[in-house]
Amino acid sequence: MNNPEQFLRNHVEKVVPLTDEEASFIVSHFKLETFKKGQFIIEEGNEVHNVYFLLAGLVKLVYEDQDAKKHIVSFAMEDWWETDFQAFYTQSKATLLLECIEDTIAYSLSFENFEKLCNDLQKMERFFLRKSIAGHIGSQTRILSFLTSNARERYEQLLLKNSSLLQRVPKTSLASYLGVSRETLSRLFM
Amino acid sequence: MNNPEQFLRNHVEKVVPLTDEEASFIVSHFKLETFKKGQFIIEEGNEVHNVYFLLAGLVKLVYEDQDAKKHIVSFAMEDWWETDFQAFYTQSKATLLLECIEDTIAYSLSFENFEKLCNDLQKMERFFLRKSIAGHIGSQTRILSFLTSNARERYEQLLLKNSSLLQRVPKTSLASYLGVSRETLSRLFM
DNA sequence: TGTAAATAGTGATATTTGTCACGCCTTTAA
DNA sequence: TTAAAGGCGTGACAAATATCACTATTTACA
Repeated sequence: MNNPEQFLRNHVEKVVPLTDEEASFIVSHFKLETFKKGQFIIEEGNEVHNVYFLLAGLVKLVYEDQDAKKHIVSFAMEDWWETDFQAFYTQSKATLLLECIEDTIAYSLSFENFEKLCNDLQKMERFFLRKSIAGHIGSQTRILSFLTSNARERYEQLLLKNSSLLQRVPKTSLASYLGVSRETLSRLFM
Repeated sequence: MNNPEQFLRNHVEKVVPLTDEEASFIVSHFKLETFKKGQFIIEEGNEVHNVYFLLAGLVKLVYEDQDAKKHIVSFAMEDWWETDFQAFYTQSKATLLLECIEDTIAYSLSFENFEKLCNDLQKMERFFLRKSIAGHIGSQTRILSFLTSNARERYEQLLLKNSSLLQRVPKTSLASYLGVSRETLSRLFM
């Protein structure tokens, strides 16, 4: 990712072809931001102004329950979109945390600019529709993994789907994503 | 639901306002269909041509695993959209079943007409984007219920969210949706 | 109307998973 | 460079949930 603008353009063009003018127009709505490992991009209770398109790095979307126990809703890395979508789309307070597992570079897109983009360029509305559908299908797959599989099987499926997570994420976090205690996960593969 | 066209129009207008012309234009892309209790709207291995907007009745979206065990991905009723989205959007073979729990009346929208609608009327692309986002958020909530809650809590959350299911759906199916055996569910509340 | 299928409850037991406690590394940061 | 925090494995035990077997009731429908 040595050229963020080109990277974003390529990403969008996997769904809809763009002219040079459209590509610049799109990029002009984004803002480049960098975050340190451990930094919170979104904090619970704050307004969620942006959705983030990750250029490099790795983040986790986390829900903290009443017992202060943390559960990982999803990981996101290069080429992915992430935010607290509930809070972003309804422009309300975050119920989730977005925390960097690695130093991260991202394009941020404000809600205002998101709406402008959709209004001014139907291609972008189409693009976001496709992305949203893909996200929905992905979530349904994850739900099915809870319905059909035990902890060990869910772990194996995760490895097949995204084996790089194993190297980049502590086991404790993988366990939290899989819905299993870190002790159980530890025992499953030793 | 004595007037399907009006019902659909009202549904769309919760997101985007429509002129009379637009409303008729939209309705002209749909086809009214009725299904009997027990009937399969989508069968595994078949092409998925349509997405369905339910006017009345109740259906379940089901995944059948290698052991022929059935898992309920979701229920859908009046005012909901349902299909095997993975198969529909990629125009490939169904991996899920869509089966009627009650006699059901639905508008079907073919993939071709879905694309036409999105192309010819940006409002509809916007409408589907909003629906898709809502679906994505809903799925994420369900994922969180698996991460944070045990069987009893998931059951209670389902009742809060959609208490009518308790009357309309056998406990066996509720168990299958919640990811718990029917025996365990039976014991949780007796 | 009568019969098969579906639905539902429950006892006994096995399996899976969670919790608590501890020790030992590795990484982080003052 | 040293203390603190984080990460990871593991033993002992507890809790949650699944499985199997059986029965009873209700529902569908030929």
